[in-house]
Amino acid sequence: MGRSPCCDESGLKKGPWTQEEDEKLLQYIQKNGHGSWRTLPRLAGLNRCGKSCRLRWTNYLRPDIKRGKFSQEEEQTILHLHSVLGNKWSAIAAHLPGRTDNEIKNFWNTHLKKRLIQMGFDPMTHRPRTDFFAALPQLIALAALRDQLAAAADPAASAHLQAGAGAGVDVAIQAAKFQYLQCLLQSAAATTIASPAGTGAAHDAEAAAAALGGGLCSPQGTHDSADCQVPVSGSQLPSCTFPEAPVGSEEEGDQGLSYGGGGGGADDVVDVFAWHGGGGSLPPLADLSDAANNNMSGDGCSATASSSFGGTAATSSPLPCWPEFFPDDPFITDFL
DNA sequence: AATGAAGGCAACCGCAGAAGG
DNA sequence: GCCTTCTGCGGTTGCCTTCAT
Repeated sequence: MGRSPCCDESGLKKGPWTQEEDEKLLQYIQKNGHGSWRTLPRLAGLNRCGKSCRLRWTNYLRPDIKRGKFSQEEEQTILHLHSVLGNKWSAIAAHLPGRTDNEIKNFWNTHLKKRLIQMGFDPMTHRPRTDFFAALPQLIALAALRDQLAAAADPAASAHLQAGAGAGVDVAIQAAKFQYLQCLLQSAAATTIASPAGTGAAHDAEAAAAALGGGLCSPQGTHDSADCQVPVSGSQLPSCTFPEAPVGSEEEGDQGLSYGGGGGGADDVVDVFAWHGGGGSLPPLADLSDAANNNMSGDGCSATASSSFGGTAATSSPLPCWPEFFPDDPFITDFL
């Protein structure tokens, strides 16, 4: 226990490593192995603490390190694993050969986390954020769009709406509007994450248009797709460029991480996709994307989660509307 | 061209568990 | 069982580069 004293020693160099230091460290480790990190700097002729040497080696000098941009597969793996493991960067790194925990952590903090936030997802829980202010910009934009389209389609109804048909009707309309916005947000988010190249705005609009064409989701949030029939053709829903989720079979076998009931080994770590029906786990992001990819023939609400992770439960579990994600959330129930 | 802001990344800091005496 | 040391990990910082004005 306790802090390592090595970094308390004075006179040791800190900061960026020079090429000369790198070469010394590299040559020493290649020749002798790192052995004790504490004694390594002295033996290697480096004026650094062992900790600094270890970090430099593991994060930069190690020969098996893969450098360069993260592939989409790696991105998806990180998203999946983060939804399962949280900020366990070393555990995540173990599933990404050639990537260091530091690299993954940086990538998460600078890219993925921001993207999730922008899409209205909580980066820690991977769930859609339910706090009103987080979703406010999207809600405003989508509500405005919906009103405009409704007015264009039926000016009389729009006028009636604007005149106000009584507080009760208004509340009901607002509730219905919010309900359908929830569906829109989810389908928009699913579409957006499926194409990280930045066409999210266009997808939002298309998803909105598609949903508007099909009507509202069931206020009860049922699984009955008839409640949410939104015809989404291939042209309406841009094709998703996601590769199949990469964490599947080979890593399951090799590293003992199982994603669902299908694997069934004794060392199953997490039944991630048992989130619906008592499992309590979270619906991982790529599930939403998969829903967008494979099951958007209906809408963003009644789509069936079909994970490519081999979880049989996942393939049979319906993906509910948000109200079913959060049956006890007062913000949701207030609108039901 | 100059300057400030934002993004990206390498490295450091401090905590905690494991191991050994 | 306790203490010390070592190692690993996650969070944070600060520098460098790129972009926008």
